Amino acid sequence: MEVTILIHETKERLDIHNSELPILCQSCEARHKGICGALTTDQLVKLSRHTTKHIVDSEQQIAYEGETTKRYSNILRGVVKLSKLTADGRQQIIGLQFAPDFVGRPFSRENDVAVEAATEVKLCSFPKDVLEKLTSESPELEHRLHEQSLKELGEAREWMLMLGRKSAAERIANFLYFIALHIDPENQSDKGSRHFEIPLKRGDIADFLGLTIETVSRQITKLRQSGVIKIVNNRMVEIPDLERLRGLTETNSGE
Amino acid sequence: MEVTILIHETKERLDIHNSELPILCQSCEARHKGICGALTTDQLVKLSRHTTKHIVDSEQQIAYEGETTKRYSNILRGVVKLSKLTADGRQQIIGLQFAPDFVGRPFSRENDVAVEAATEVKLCSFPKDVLEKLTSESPELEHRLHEQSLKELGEAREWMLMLGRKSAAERIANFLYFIALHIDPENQSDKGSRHFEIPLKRGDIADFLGLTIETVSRQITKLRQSGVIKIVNNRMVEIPDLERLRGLTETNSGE
DNA sequence: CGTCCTATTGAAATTCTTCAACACTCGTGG
DNA sequence: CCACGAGTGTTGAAGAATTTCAATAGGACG
Repeated sequence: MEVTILIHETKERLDIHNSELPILCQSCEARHKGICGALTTDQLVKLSRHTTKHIVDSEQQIAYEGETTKRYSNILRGVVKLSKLTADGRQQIIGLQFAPDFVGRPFSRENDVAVEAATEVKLCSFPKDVLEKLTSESPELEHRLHEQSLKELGEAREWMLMLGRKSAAERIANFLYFIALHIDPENQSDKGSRHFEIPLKRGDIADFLGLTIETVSRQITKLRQSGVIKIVNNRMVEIPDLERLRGLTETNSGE
Repeated sequence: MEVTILIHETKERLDIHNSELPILCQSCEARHKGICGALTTDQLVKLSRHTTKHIVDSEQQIAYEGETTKRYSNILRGVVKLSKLTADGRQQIIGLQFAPDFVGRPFSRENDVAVEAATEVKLCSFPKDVLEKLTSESPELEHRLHEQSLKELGEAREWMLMLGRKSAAERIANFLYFIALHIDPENQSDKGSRHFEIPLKRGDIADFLGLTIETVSRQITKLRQSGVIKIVNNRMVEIPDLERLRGLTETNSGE
């Protein structure tokens, strides 16, 4: 099975005057909240020499499970899904990542998960050995990577609780609540109402929640009918009362 | 709900001659395979001043979810289970740890999971701030902690695949296979046959696999009837053919 | 011997999946 | 402009897997 990866390389490589902040980093979110914030200007200059920015179309595979790790990336825009497969092809999405997350397993010889663009994604990527060299020079960089790993670990465990112990209805509420918190935090009105585009299609939601497409669809319909969410056009959702949604995330003892 | 923690403190604190390897570290597995291997003798001496060894009885709680983090530990012996709860009391075990694993989430203000002894456990524990001070001095220590976090992340994701996409039968096979690999690696005969004690009771297995006690029991019975495992006394299991068990871990396309 | 705890087994109930049909949207081409 | 088809999502009914409820069994211990 051959898959062609379409990468639109944007030619943003530039002449860099040493000891000045690289232009391509100046307005970058990863420079502040991402791992690049751990780097000095000099280190950033060094890194940016090996950096390329890509735009990856939605649904394009970025890395394969089991493949030798060659590059790491920062997400500049869009949503990335991480997934694993069973031998007979069942899929489980085991994580979602948003800007300015770091993508990849540091120090790992091969990818333990598949990486795919859930939406159109803009990446800033660099070779494995460049990152590892920088890491060995900068404890602060390793610390940031470690914090990112710990964040992913915390989320993975949250989802284990969801997958192991929550009903289909709770999972859907949990998922929508999670997305609401991670996407477009600017799109919120005062009272906690939010509207946003779900970055996954129904099949992906199913693969994330350990359900089938049909169950996902039915549960979303129920949420719509009960007024917890409003559906604009399959992807676009409005959540009038985020707290109400959160309440459906798990059945409280008194309900 | 008050829970009394019974800790048998073994009085192994000792006079330490500076710059010699602390006696209590000399035969310690964590010194080699665990995080302490990252430390110099001097650092080890410093750490061991704040170190206490405990023996924790099976089923005793070691830390609570949401509690302020005060101490970290290395496991010297036994099996520890990590778990999370929903608001209405459903439990999910989200990880198992074995000697010489490090227990706790570094840099975290409060515990994101509950920690409980699955078997009788021997711990070597030390205050949070001591570890963090050492970490800031030793990039190699942070690296080891990072590797431990990455290992846990990899396992968590493996289990997400299991919880989200595998049948009850596959989960049980998966669980037994996992335990077989992690417990008593010396108890194996030549051809891959192993026997060992399952460190969890049926209820814990259920909470780990996202099933009920009854389903766990039924699936174990099926494995026994089909000759994949032999049950000695509920806890004690023999696996004549480990590869056969692994084959049941997921249904291959051609079965 | 009785009690507590854990595990097993059976039968009914429930949740979710599977299979199947249909609906909606969007682009292409007649 | 409309028909067609592909891709995506919804809905219904039947089926399967797992849970729930209930009863029983076995072992450890006083």
